[in-house]
Amino acid sequence: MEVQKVYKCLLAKFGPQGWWPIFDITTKKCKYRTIGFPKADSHKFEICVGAILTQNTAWKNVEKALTNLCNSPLCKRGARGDFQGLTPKLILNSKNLEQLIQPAGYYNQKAKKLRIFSEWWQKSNPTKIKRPLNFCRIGLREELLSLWGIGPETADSMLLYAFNQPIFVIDTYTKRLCKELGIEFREYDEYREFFESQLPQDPKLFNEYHALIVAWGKAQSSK
DNA sequence: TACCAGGTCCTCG
DNA sequence: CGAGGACATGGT
Repeated sequence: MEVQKVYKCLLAKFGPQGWWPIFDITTKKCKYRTIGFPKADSHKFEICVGAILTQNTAWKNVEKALTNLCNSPLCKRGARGDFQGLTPKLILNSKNLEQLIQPAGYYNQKAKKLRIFSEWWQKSNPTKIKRPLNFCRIGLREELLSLWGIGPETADSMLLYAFNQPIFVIDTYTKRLCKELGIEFREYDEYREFFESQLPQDPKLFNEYHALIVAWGKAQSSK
């Protein structure tokens, strides 16, 4: 089946997914159906944190970790102690980071990954520094991949969901779906390039498509 | 009780 | 390179 047709089938079956889920301070929950590309820097950073926390981990557990982080006193600032969202500073200043993210599993490794990523964010200011137009696609990906703890799926999730780049994210569900369709490759990038070559280079489309594949994967595994 | 979850890194041959 | 293991919690 054509890649576009698969998308239409999934969309018809599961409906729009509205990724990436963002923590909402009023309900204290991670809410889906974010409208479009995230504008706030703290949302972009939070998406990246979530991408690291969800490595080989159910999103439900990641939500608990994010809730702990967002409810941390360090997340509040100003005279009224307003919620400011996640920042690299919060990660780097938390004395009990391991404890806060404990529900997401692998908490020692992930705390280290978050610290390294936060240091990088502070130093390179990915949301602020003006870069050549093409830099985001290629240079930023390479830069992310060079960080310890960030592999291809995590980097691509960040590029697509936080930085709005037309990069197709491949995960275990995607490979499983491909197998069902009789398509198999060796390398991660072969899967990615396969999808990217079959679709218009539209971040919104890639966003929904990957989210739909995850919806499909979850539905499969609960059968 | 086992197995899996929106992976990545390290080691060893 | 490429297979195999470590990392860790919570849900079914």
